Amino acid sequence: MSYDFKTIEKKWQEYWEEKKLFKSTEISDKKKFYLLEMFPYPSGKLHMGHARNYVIGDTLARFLRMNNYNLLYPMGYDAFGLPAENAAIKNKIHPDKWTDECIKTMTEQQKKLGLSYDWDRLVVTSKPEYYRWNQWVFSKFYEKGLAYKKLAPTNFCPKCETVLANEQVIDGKCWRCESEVEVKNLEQWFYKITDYAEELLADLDGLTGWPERVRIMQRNWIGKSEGLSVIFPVKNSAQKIEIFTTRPDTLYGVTFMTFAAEHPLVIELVKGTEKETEIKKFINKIVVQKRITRLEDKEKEGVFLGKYAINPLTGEEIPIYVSNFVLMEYGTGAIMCVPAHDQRDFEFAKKYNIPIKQVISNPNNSNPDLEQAFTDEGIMVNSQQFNDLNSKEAISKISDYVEEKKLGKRVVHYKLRDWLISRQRYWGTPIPIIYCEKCGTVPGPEKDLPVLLPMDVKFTGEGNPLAKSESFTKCKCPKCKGDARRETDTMDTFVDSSWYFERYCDPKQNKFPFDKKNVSYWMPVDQYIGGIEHAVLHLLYSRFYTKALRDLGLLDCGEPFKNLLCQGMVVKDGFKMSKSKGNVVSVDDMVGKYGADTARLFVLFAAPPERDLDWSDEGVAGSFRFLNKIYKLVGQLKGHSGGTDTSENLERIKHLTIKKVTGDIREEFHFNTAIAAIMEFYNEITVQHSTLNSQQLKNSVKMLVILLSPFAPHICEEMWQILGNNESILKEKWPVWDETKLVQEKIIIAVQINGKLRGQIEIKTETGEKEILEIAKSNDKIKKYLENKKIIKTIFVPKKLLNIVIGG
RNA sequence: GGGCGGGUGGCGGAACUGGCAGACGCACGAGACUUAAAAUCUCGAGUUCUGUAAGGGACGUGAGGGUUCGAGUCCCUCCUCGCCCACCA
Repeated sequence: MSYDFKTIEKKWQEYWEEKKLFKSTEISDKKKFYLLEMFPYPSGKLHMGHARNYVIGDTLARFLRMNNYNLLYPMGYDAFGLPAENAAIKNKIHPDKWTDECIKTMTEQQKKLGLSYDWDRLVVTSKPEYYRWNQWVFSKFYEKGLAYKKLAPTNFCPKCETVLANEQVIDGKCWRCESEVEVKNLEQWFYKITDYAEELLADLDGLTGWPERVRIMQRNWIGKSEGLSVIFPVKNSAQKIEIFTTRPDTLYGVTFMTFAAEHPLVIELVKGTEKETEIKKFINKIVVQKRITRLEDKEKEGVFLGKYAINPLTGEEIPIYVSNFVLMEYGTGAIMCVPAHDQRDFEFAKKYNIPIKQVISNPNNSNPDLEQAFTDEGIMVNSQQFNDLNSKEAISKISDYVEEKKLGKRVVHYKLRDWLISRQRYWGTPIPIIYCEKCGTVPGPEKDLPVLLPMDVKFTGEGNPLAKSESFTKCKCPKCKGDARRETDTMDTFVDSSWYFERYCDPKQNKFPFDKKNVSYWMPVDQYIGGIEHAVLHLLYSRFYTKALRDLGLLDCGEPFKNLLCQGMVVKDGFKMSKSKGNVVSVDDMVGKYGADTARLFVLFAAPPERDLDWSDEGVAGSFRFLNKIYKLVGQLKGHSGGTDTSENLERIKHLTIKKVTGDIREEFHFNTAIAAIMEFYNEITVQHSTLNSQQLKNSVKMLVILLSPFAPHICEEMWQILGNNESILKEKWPVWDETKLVQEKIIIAVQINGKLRGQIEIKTETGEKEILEIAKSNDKIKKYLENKKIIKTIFVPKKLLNIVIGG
């Protein structure tokens, strides 16, 4: 018979709720800890992939509470977004209703897992109490120039019928629906994240509690490069071409230059010349190319403009091309080309027979390579007064020279673009802007916030319902009171998730997004847990938003997340568990079949959190078996007539287990090895079960239950009660081990001969090297290896091994 | 092309700072209980050679080299899988 998890889990969930045991206290003298999991999109049913995220957090939460932290551990829902709107179109249900229903079922499932959130702090981003502060902040940003509208080439997803931010385009495809993204010139709203590029980059160094790979991804995304902007005059023309280079040391090797196809100067330069038609044709071909094919097409192509530029350092005339491998978005859209020292330029030069001029010689090979460009450091040649310098030194020397002669200047470029935040969809925060024919673009006044989403719109599946809602769009201009219309775009849902963790600190505040005092106490998040897929998206936006809110004076901290844990995926049949793959194991099924404690124990035991977890039904059964065994052991305690033995070894293992479990949870979140240690402790108890005196037995079992309680809380509460305790186990203090109890009187050490294991001997712990050697020499197994051999030396590792090195 | 992770039994995974590889669990095998099965309990187990047996030997952490008394762990070369970035001037 297996234990009655259904009754037990229900009983304790009700008990916890009734006694409000998970309510976080307000500001107190206890050491605070803010623990957070990335909040979910309320799509309805939870599968074990979601559950893993929460279970990792909840186990830690329970551990921290028992360690006397003042813990903030909230939950909320990222409730705006397209799926709700699509569901509305499909099922003829309002997104608000659909979302609420999903939240309800998800909350239920989370409670059934025994997750110990403080539900009083619930944050739902689609509610006006929340999104009004998106609007409020937008207005503040607008005043400061951090929010602005501009016409720009944007990424448009035809399926989602909306534009996307750069970060939301993955390999040229929409992050959500994987449709191919089109480039459209549209007037859109942006947040000026680029103002923070340098700080976002610099502060990454301080985020030592983050996985290195996430920091690297963000660094790459921000993409800082320092270099030189140089002006190349066009021969026989007043035009000048500005280029950007990170390799000023190659300036003397420039033999041509090329423009991006979109560069406006191209058309200007060839206007009225015989090249005009050819160039226009080429440009059209490139520009029309789809984004993806253009990126994939590595074959370099270009056309000579028939014009020459002058190298400002040498006075040399160099031909100007337009080509397919220069990007308009980066640098200046025009580049100087040094085929000898850049592989792309090299390929282009070979193809069009452009001279290749070497200016850096390879110190390891004096013959110039005719097969590829030499891009490493080397010795400067053919570079006038800079000859013989190391090319790395030459970078700064030539930069100095260029600046001195006013031919250009040092500049810094970033890959990071401003965050495009407007979306042509209904289910999001309305952008609080009013367009008036007389007054132009006018921000909605603070007193009129929130600008509510109208509820009476029609979802036809075509276009933005908001734009068709007369009651919404028609309004009065706040300035001149004349007729005006509202902005119908809504905000990217990543705006919502960029500050929800700050709202948790003060979720009911209605004068500001949050009170500074509360936020100052709780922020930053001490431990954030979530998937790696947000390495750049959510985690970068949140960092920006927090810094921007700081500069509005709303809070003091500049980095929202002190420590970050990226948990691995849950994999089944070789794929990530997901609805579309059809390989989901639902939380409901698991909890129904084995109970929450088993489900929790398994996901924690099967792999360390940062690694992918292979789902195994048999493994789950094993976890269930373990819980049953412990439950049985506790049940048998009463009838234990017992022996009289006192086991020092069991006492030692008890303390060892406390130490191991505590360390594994606190330092590395290695719940798998912590659980393994608890299992070993259990195994040891059962071995000694019949001979042990009941006092020590009971004592050991109590400890076992306490140590297991963060992992499998319901069954542990029940066992705790069976063991005769009236208070919840949550009130129990986390145990401390006694280092002196870990010492063993006798230990077994390994004896090696020339590094090979040849035997094991039992010794008193404090036995010295010489004595051990003598014992080893008289050991039968070892003796035979030493016969007629000379001992050259011995290596002794206290408490571990003795290695005897022999010769002959 | 660049960067970051991995590669350990049949499987998931352990192994502090270079010190007895394979903890813990799953699956498996044998036995006990049972009319039988399931459940439960006990025992076994890296591979291989050898021995009637107790036992003993050799090999073994993707491959090959190196450093060391000693290498899963450090160094070099390479293979392979995953992720991220990628014509970034």
